[in-house]
Amino acid sequence: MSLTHLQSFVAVAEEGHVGRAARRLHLSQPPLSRHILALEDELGTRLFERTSRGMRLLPAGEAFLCHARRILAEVDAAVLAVRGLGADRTDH
Amino acid sequence: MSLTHLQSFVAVAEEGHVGRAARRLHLSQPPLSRHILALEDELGTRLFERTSRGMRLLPAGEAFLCHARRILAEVDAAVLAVRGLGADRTDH
DNA sequence: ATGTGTTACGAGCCACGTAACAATT
DNA sequence: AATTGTTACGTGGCTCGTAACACAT
Repeated sequence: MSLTHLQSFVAVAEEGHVGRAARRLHLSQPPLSRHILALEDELGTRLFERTSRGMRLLPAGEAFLCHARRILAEVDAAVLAVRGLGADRTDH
Repeated sequence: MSLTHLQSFVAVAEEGHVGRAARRLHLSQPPLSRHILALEDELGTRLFERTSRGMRLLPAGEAFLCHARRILAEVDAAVLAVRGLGADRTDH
């Protein structure tokens, strides 16, 4: 699992559509589709139902979505927390 | 930034030593050292003080460590949350 | 000289994009 | 036929490990 996979998952979950999510991520469809497949494979669970119109979240996907968002938000928070402590003071 | 980099950072922070952390991660020193350097480069901040005995966390590193641990814990939680919802029930 | 982290460099893997495919409407 | 997601396949880049390095003790 990678942060990229999580970002891909959230984008597809929100768009309900691999094509649109790919445009939003500045990526082509195949890699994005592979991200989702890899994630599902790694988790051992399908996250989306494939319809002829796009992708709809399954219950496992909805559960995972909350966690994925929290993780990505925490990453942003981590970056922000460190910016501003740039000086290499040893702080004793 | 990648989850691998975060795992590497936590290991080095806990061991205070790239060599020991590398053994713990079943990795050789150079890639691990590069993970830390890449992280510092991406964050624009030094996270460790290099001593002749090893690596000691700087204030920015200590701040980042909390976040890194939380992120990794959340990843584990996300995986556990999905395991057990394996059946593709549509749940309405 | 021993032990630390880092840089050079070559090889293998990974992930992208284009193109072709499968399937539904 | 048009629109969806997926698979094939080749190329570029990334990342590993070995070896060589720089520095301190």
